[in-house]
Amino acid sequence: MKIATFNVNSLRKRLPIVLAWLEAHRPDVLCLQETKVQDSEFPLLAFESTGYHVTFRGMKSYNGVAVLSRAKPEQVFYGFDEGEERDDSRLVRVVIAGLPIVNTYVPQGFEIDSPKYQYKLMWYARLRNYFDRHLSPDQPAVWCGDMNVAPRPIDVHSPEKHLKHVCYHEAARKAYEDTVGWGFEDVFCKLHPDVRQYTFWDYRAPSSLEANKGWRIDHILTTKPLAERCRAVEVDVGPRRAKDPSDHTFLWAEFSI
Amino acid sequence: MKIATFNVNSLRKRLPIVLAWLEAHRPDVLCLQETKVQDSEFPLLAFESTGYHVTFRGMKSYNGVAVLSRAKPEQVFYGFDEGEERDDSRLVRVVIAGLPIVNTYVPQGFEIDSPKYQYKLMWYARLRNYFDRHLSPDQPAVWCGDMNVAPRPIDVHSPEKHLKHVCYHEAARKAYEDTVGWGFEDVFCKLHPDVRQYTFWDYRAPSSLEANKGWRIDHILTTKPLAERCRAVEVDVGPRRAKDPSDHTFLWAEFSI
DNA sequence: GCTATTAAGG
DNA sequence: CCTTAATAGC
Repeated sequence: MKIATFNVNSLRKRLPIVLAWLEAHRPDVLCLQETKVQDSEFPLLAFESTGYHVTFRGMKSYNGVAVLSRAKPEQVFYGFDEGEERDDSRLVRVVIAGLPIVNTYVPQGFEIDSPKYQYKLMWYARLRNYFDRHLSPDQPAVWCGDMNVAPRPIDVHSPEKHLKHVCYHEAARKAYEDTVGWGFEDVFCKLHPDVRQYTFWDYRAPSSLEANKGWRIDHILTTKPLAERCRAVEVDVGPRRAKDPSDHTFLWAEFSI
Repeated sequence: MKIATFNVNSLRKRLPIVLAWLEAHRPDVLCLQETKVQDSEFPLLAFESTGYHVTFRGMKSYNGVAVLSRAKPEQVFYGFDEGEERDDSRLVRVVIAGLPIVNTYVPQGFEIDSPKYQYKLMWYARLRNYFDRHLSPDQPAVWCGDMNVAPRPIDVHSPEKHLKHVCYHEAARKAYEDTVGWGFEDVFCKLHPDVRQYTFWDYRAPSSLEANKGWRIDHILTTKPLAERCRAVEVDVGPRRAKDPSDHTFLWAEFSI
């Protein structure tokens, strides 16, 4: 079973890249973030001939998540099921062939002294609680998406320069690790503990890609019983070098189930 | 001698089309309108390898004229030389090999009951006065550009529908003809008196091009001594059918001088 | 429709 | 740098 994640930074703009990757890799599940399209304008027809089922929830301009799957999800849940802001265009949980898959676009946080950063930290706490109520660490489960956190120094270029960056700041890493600690394992770290491999290169830094000044902020995590069955995890940098790329690229993992 | 005119509707967006046309046709002079680029951002380097001299005056967002010429202009004058609004991004006069060439982007006029329409009518009156002071009907001279006037019924699809359109309204045609009457002759009309051939097809009408619902509003005119030497005038529709086209296309005229 | 601009988000 | 949206001009 092959599961992939990709922050598209506008699905409509990235359709050619997504469709090509889907055909070339035929993952069982592809989780997308930042689709930036409201449901009424979701490009459903584009996926008709692919044979993939499409699960999506978006809003105008920002956020938006989608799950493409070869099998039809048995269950679909959008957003948190408690609290004020349900953020259903940042969180979707599907159950496919009995396997729960949570796809998240975690708030970026803007700046560490902003309310948005507090919201991000709280978001991780809510997510741990959400896992608690809907998943079990003893049962196979997947959590993937754009986490907006580079967990280790090796996961960001010049970590010492980014100590106050919302994606590397101590509190963000702690919030992330605390949610991971509920019972998830990062399968990239498991298979490539010492590899420096980014999934995101900022558009703004002119030569961020050429100089490989990136971040590993997109992750695939699973509960232990599934992590044991992980056979491969790779980042495909190709789509980041394509014409009209997203600022992120694809991460995928293969499991023997 | 070959002279051409083209409303580019953003020179930066139309660079590939302009460069390809320039290489394919090698006109002595190409007049451009609606460059929509301020001088500080004019894409000078793009023309470096073409061997053409570039004369330009623009502003942010709107208007803008340019003249590409194989020979260096001996003289260059921007805008009217009198009045409040000099409109130097709508009018440029160059003298090339002794031949005066006036390139105009005449105000479109918005609606016939708007002040902009009055401005357009006045603009034609000012232009006749400008010709009076700078040119002679007895001497070779060229006036070309986007005139925003379809002079005859044959120059617009369904003329009866456009009697109140600012580009066909009686007063606009009269203002245009009065300025032409100073001493210019439309060389397209001279060589193809009965030919229906448009130079502009609106982006908005979905099938304006396929259904040939266009306007002949781009013109090349000369004084009599030069009109007698006109050997060919053609509209090149190709660039209107190209990828990412302007809503106008190229008009060119060849003279035996 | 297709330009362009501004402003916001990342 | 690249996306979105809104607005204006033609």
